[in-house]
Amino acid sequence: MLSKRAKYALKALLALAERPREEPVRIADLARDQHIPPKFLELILLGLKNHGILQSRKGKGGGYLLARDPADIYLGQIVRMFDGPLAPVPCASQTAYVPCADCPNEAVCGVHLAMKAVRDATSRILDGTSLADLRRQMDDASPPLPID
Amino acid sequence: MLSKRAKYALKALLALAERPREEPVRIADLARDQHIPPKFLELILLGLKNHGILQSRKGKGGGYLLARDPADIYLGQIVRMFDGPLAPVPCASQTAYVPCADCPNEAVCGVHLAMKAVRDATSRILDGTSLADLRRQMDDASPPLPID
DNA sequence: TATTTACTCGATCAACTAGATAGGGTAAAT
DNA sequence: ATTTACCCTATCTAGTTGATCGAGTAAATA
Repeated sequence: MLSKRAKYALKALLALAERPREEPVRIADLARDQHIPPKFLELILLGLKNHGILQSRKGKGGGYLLARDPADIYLGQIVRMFDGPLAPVPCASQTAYVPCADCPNEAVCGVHLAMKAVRDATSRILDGTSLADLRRQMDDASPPLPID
Repeated sequence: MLSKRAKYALKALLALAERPREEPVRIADLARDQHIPPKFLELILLGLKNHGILQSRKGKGGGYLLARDPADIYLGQIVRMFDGPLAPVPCASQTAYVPCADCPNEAVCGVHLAMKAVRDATSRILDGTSLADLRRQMDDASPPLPID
């Protein structure tokens, strides 16, 4: 299950990726446009900033802006930030591996085999898709009206 | 995250799939062999029975046994039984679709696009792998010692 | 039929987490 | 100087997960 936190983070980042890089966007505006509880979004954006995904400007005309090129921000990083490892079980995680206390032989464990496959497939998608990639997909899905 | 419930269920089913079909296995034995809290396993097996995956025999010599051929029991069904839909967000679920209240256009929603891809990949694995398939993988991973 | 065996089922519980809100503090523009 | 808007800590509640207890009931065997 994707947490609300991660979902809101992705929505906010995608909204930022759509606009010109240098214009800060206020929390309040982002919250209104994306239907996110403002105070909750505040927390989330702060987290993204502390992880180097966002920058912020204080005072009048301030707000948040992307710290990196959207093509260098991958969905996997965002999801992991808020929801932890992609793997359904710790023993199948690449980034946060923890063995099962009870499992005598991982290589022969059915749960491990199946969940490793799920993890790999998930990673292939989320670690292989950048904000820019996803924006492109979104734009392809709603092509601009032809000028006739 | 795979719940303990689902994990225990899979382990128990795989253990049952390894043995001859007609011999019931006692909860206590299954619990001991698979390192599962007995009373908790009780609950889980009962659930599997009520969903037609298992049969049970009462009294002496009783226990649980598979109600169907292991080749006809898919991991997806088990995981969904205990953990709900595979999709990370309800709007990306095939079996339990619920639209997002706030989302004006799903086709253009980045979160939807990405999570649908994750769901499809997960389903391809879990709905495409039966207990029998997985047992085969496990056996391949621990080949019997050569007879010299 | 008596008795043992082992499943059935309801109630309960502690621990944890997610989602969310409140309220004041602080940096930086104008 | 003052306004704007980010920064941070504390708090709350509602729900879920993992787990256990104990009594009840069906069925096989002696």
